[in-house]
Amino acid sequence: MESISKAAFRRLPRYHQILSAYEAVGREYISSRELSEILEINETLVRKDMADLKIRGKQNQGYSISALRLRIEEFLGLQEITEALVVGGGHLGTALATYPGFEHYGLKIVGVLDSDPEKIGTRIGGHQVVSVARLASIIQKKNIKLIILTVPRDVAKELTEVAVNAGVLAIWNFTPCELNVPAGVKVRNEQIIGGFMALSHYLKNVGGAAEENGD
Amino acid sequence: MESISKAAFRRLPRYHQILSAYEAVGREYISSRELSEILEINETLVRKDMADLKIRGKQNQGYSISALRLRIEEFLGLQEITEALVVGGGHLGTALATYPGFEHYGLKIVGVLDSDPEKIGTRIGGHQVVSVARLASIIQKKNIKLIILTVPRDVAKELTEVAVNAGVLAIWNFTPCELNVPAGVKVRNEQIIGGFMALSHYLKNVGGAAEENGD
DNA sequence: TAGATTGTTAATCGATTAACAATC
DNA sequence: TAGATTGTTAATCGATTAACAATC
Repeated sequence: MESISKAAFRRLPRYHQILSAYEAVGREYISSRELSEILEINETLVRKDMADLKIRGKQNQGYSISALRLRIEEFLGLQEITEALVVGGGHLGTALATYPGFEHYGLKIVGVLDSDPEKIGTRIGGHQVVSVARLASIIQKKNIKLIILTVPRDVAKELTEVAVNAGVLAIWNFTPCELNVPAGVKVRNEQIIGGFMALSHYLKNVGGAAEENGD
Repeated sequence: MESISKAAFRRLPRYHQILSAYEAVGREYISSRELSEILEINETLVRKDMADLKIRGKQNQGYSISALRLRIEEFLGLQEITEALVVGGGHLGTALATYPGFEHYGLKIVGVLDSDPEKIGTRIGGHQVVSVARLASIIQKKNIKLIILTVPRDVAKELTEVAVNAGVLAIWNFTPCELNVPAGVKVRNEQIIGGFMALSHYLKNVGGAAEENGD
């Protein structure tokens, strides 16, 4: 199986975003140096990442932007459609269910669920909101592998269990809970508050010593 | 200045979340082993993190949950209020502006800005939406150090510049842009799509080889 | 006491960087 | 050609883990 280091893996979204932006303005090549400056990482590291991805550059020119972008998309499986349910139709769930950019990454929202009777039946981003009671049956019927979890913390664990039992293999977790899942199921935690904590620490220490932790 | 490793720093939000949950149900002590199992990291690593935080445990009992939580909050400056503006009143901005949990971390949203004339003057989470044209003056008047950026990508860079010139020192960036800021200003990128990319890669490779990348 | 658990040191592992040869 | 740039190896740095003594 093709594989790169964890650390390199985390850089791929950032590479991808930069490449897309450059491609949009018509640039064809980018050097490791330029990428390294934008990302504020070492130039050699960029070249090593490219080597890990089995991408080869051109002397004097750098790397083909479109080839590199496509390679990252291939590596991450972004060219195949991934269907997902948004579980939780609050503001965050609505933001995720209606975000137009996801389609560029092969992410297709195919349903929105909520427990609030007032919300059920209303529309969010082209989807009629459905009761969470139907979570398992929808997962099974549509053979869903991914759910996007934006529910209140007190129901996060039980809904996770329902979803996993119904066959979900990946959970994009926007709740502040550490979910328990069996081996074979992958959870990605977006503990959004973590981002604030890093900034809070920075702000508290500004004026103090010189430079700070990267991210 | 007190300092811990980057990697340890990234674990703090997760520790904090677990501690809060345990505290809420009345538990007083937690062992390094228990923490390590929840986080799926090595037990020694937990003890090393505690040592870095200058927290001492009790033999046979573990670490005081409340003391540890407080120490993390102190370390991160979460006990002092941080005032922030939400710039961009779309679904995501609204989600962030109305999220009730932030107050536990000292994060206080003091205003919401948008460019849409239809939105200006309406209310989002107790705040009357204000024109982004007033960004600089509000930052200066209220002495704001942090902005939460949830605007469309094409205005992200210019608004960043305005905010930085007006005195902002930290940017919580929810746009998919790599922002350029002078030294002394800290950007935290929440490239949400990155989370999906990790899951997409996992789903594409399930059934293939055994275990996968951690997060 | 025996068992559980912390705290610390040394060893290992993984990621980054420096150095430099290759090449267009 | 000279300059720019890639690609790779070896050295360094930082993070994690294993081993184990200390102690309640």
